[in-house]
Amino acid sequence: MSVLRLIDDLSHAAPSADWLDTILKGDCVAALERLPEKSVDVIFADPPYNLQLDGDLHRPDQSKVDAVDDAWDQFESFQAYDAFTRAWLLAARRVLKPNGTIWVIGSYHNIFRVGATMQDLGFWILNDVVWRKTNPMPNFRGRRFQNAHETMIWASRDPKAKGYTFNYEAMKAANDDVQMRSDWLFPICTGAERLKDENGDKIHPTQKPEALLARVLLSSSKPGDVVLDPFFGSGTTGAVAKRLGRHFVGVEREQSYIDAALERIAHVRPLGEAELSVMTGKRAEPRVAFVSLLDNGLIKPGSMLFDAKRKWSAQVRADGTLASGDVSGSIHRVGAAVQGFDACNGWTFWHYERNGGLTPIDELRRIARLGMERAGA
Amino acid sequence: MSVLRLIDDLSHAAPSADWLDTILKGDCVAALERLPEKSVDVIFADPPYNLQLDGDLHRPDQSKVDAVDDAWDQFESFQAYDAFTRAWLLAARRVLKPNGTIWVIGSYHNIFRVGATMQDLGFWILNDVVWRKTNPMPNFRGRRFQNAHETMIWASRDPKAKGYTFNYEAMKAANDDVQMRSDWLFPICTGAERLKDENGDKIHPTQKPEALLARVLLSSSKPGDVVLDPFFGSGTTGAVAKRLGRHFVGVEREQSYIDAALERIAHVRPLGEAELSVMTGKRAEPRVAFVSLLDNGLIKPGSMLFDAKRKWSAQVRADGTLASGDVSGSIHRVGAAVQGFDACNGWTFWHYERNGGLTPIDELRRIARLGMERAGA
DNA sequence: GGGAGTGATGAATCGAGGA
DNA sequence: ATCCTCGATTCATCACTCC
Repeated sequence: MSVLRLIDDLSHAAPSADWLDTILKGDCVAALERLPEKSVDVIFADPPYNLQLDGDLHRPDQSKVDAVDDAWDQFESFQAYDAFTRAWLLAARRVLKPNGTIWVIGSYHNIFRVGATMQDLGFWILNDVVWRKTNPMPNFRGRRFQNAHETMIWASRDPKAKGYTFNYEAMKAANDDVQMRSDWLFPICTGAERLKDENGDKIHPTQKPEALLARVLLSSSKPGDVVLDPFFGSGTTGAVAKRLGRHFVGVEREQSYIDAALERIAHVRPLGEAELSVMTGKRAEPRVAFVSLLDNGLIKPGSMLFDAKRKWSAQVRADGTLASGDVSGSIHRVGAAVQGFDACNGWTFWHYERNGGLTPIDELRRIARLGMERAGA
Repeated sequence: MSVLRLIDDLSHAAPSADWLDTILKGDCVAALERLPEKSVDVIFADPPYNLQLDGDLHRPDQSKVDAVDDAWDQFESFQAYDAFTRAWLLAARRVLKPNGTIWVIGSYHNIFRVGATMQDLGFWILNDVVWRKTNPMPNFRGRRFQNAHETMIWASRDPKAKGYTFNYEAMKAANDDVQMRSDWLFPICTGAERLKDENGDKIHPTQKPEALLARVLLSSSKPGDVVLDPFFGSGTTGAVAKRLGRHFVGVEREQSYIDAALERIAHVRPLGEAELSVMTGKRAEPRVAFVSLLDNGLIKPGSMLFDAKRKWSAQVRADGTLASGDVSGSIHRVGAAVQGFDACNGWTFWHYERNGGLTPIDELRRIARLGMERAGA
């Protein structure tokens, strides 16, 4: 069974293209230009930040940059790094869907330049997320604080893009029912998870832990989404994407990394749908019009509604609107008006009398929804 | 007062100058140009963040969030902000001693631009330090992660400057004899520490906690050093510097902030040497998210949990939620739902199979917490 | 006086969908 | 694109009232 088939089964929209679930070999920018525009949902990028310029970096005119020694060369290298960053971010932005988001991870060596460039290119930062390492490398010389974290920038394609995926309820439920914060605690990648060659040497110098990628993808993508990693390396993004029922696309220059990643991903077993289903919360529930409660006989025209403390009341009219004093309109409008607010959730604000007590009309909505499900609506 | 005399005095103990322990009123750059060059040991800067807010934000209870909308935080564009940043950083660099260091604090709105500009101007980043807030403001609309930290950049004046102050042993001693990490945990400034006017309104919208400044100054300065804050605001830097036996210089434009800071600092009593040597910080009890057990490999997605009598069971999903029948959610919600209760402590209710018997998952939390404490959570 | 309960608030770049 | 309506959404801490 091919990886492609397998993941197609899990996907909702069932995208299909020959570049899905593959690794494109070559230069990052050139490879990205082979992909169709607006075709990926999430990008995770772990760009190189070696300012030692080991051949990764070129000036815009493609001339090579000399090694870093003095302040002038340092300045030169920043310029070269910025040009490199700008080029791959532009290429990545082209293939990102309008409601897609991008994650970029880095350390203090490069993340400030990357973040500024992202803002310059029009990305809209949603969060910076700190990966706190449980087991960071010590600072051996004792001249600085132990560098115990890395920084990820999470951004949407445009400032106005509001439709990006964020699985708020799932993150909250996974975090003991309080909002997931912007500081995450994970161990660095060691032990059996760390890819080694036959000599026991690590295959990739900066292999990221799968748990980190899992939270990234669980928070900001849906099953069946397409996840692009333009610096694929040892393929952590691909392995986690496959396990979580997402499609992946990788770009990588080094054949040795590609070989290791392909073998690694081939051994990944995707999780089943039961394990993958995510918490959705009220936002994903079908909408219920208040008037349908009257249609269903759950509430009668003319009956009175109250707020929880019986400070205000309103009468239900036959057309599904409320009237309170000289105010009338939807349950939300009237609820807002009597309190003097701009907005109000009428479903939770208004209550009806039952057994001498008050019950929120949201309870009636819940009953109506059960009826809708039974009817296969 | 000659510059020569001044630098002589400042180069070792007992500096004296009429601008020491004062606040210079006026524009940041113009005021800094009135100071002699190479005259301060440490700079702590809390520049405007350039928040780009659009419309009001309301809490779920419809109250309005008191946003930072002051004129001093408004900039026309990123370019304008960059020019502002470049100008004050250059002026600050001139007055910094060759072996001096600079701290700049910011959020994702501005810190990437600030960091890139610092590198462009020749500052050499030593660490980025994350201030993790114990009590950050929530994300009210549930559209992002809770923004729970701010970032500080700590940099030397030049790449080659090796003689900067870093009190490695003091930091290590204050951190249970392990190296101080780059992620620090402090509450935001509230309660009695927060400066209020006669109406009870906060005097400054972004007053920083003294504990944060104390760690900054204890780590990177010596008693008698000169600490410059070019955005003095409510004077936290000055208050902490005086308390810790350092000299301060502040620059501030707004007279109301200057008045409040002067009165505040006048009430500060400097600590004696004995007190200075025994200062340590306390930590909060770390919270463990259930999903972190999956992250740490303590429990696997798809595994089954049971109550103590095996009456109910639930399956662990990859996002850290449970599923039992048609119920899903956090360990607490599902525990409550299967029993028909409103609430349930999932940590003690759910058990996992080990050695043929059942063990509460609270045991796994205990193990995870050990790892977190080691990480300084 | 203490404990319970209520209310206020902090550097915020904080909708979605149909007509 | 624009307008309009629906209606979803908060954590830790501190101050204050009430009994």
